[in-house]
Amino acid sequence: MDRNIAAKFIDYQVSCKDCCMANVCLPLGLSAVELDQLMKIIDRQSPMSRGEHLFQIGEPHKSLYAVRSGSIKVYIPTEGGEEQVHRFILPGELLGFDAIEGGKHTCAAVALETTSVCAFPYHRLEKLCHTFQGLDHELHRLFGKEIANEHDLLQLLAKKSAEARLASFLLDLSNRLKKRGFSEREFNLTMSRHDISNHLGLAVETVSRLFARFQNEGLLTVRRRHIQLQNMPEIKELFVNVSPTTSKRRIAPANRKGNIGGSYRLRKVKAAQV
Amino acid sequence: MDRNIAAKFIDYQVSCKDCCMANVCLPLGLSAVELDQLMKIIDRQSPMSRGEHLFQIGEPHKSLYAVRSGSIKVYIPTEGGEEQVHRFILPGELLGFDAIEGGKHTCAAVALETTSVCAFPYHRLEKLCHTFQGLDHELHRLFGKEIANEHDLLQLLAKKSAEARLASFLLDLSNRLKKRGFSEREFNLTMSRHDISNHLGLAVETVSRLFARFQNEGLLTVRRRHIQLQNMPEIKELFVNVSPTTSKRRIAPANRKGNIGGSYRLRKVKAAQV
DNA sequence: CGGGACCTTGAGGCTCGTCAAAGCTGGTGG
DNA sequence: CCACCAGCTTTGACGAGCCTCAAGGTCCCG
Repeated sequence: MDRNIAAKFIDYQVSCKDCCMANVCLPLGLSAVELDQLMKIIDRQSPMSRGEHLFQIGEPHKSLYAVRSGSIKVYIPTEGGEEQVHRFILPGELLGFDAIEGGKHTCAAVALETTSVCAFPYHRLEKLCHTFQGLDHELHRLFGKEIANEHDLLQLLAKKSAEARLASFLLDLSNRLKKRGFSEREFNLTMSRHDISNHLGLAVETVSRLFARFQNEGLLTVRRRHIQLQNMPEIKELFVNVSPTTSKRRIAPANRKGNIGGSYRLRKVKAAQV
Repeated sequence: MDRNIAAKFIDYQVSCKDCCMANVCLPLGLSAVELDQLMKIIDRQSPMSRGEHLFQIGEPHKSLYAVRSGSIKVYIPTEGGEEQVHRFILPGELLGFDAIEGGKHTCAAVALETTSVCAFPYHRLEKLCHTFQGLDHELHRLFGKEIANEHDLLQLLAKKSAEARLASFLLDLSNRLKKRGFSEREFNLTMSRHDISNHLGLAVETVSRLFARFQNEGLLTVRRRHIQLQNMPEIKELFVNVSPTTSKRRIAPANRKGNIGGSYRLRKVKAAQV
């Protein structure tokens, strides 16, 4: 696997066109000429190892980054040495938007495993924007997506039960991996339970127990960090149905089809409510 | 009061300089000339009445808005007809940043009371930015503040107990009102308990109970929507100390001074934990 | 093989949401 | 002016959901 990454890395030195992420990383609808230009400003950095920081909070903002391989945790350190895990960045995704406006990073980013990124120096990107309308527009679109992301997380934390949070987390990962050409049903988590629980505003133990429960219910198989989603429709229902606060209307009665494995304490109670 | 607002409104037709919010609304450090230019592009809209929308989600983005008087609720409607209350805008504050990137509003904004706003048509603002470097910079700063705001809210929802959330909410309001020249200790809430609880990710009843408890403890006086903060240092401690998830370290033992009114169930338990 | 980081599991109980009912307040109409 | 109603707010009882504490597994690495 490591060797594989190394091999790819050499490719990237040559051209974005050969990058397996090319079609998802910056799906700009740019012309060949424009892509060439963009390629030229890219600063390919040497791979980071686990625990290494891409940037720290407060650092001046120099680049947007695209993850080629590996994964990154974006978080905000808080007063007491704690942290708030903000999001996880997968291959083919971008980060660094957090500082565009203020000129300084408002988050920190750390590699969760051996990770390589492309850097787009921001001042050069800006110049390119003046030349290519398309690029400008695309960046704005991406920025908007960042904000939408934050809003979803807010929604999740304000309104959703623990099980809905975890379900949502898994589905989101699955979706994003699928878009990048990985399997949507089977993947490895690169982040610890601690990171997950922090991200979702839960206790580690709760996350652990939920994984166990989901597995008992036949929704997925989990062994340490290896996940296989077995019943995605059912997982989706978990996400949609449950909103403890602002309850009221709990979606139509609609017979939950299948309810495999069933017969788990909390689950039974919940079924009764529907 | 209404008459008062009407009187002010006429003033605004004339000049920003006479606006009591002038020094807080856009503290740009602009020259007199620049301010004049800015003034010229302002579109003063007729006052909105309670429940009227400034913009709806999905609408094209036309302006940034500054609230002159009254207050506004910014929220995101969700599938089931629910909503997620995002923030409240007070006099002298701006809104409309949510759509700059995407061109469409990602939130809705509704007046909580009779409210008047100034609109800065965005296309004209952009032109001005090209002329005045300062304005450009200032907008970026404001944008950065918006994001920081979101992050704080995330932190609050992910990590803080109900009492810390309400304390934080009140302190934040108090701070902002102070900046705008209002009393920091005594004010009226223009939003319903429902809005507050939604914003904080709590049940209405919990908010109600917390108000009652805070009052019993001598932290504040509350009667319907009228608030007087009596013991701000103590309220600040509530905000800082308590973080249920990711608990650990619960700040030093330090004898909580005074604990007026004391002897309330939850409070006693908490004291025992310290 | 020992130590440490990470993960799981169990027991117990606090917080906060849910449900139900009653109190207030402002508006409307008689 | 009062009666009445609708919407907001408060209060109480109850227990579900999740956190805390504690201990034991599992994996990795030197």
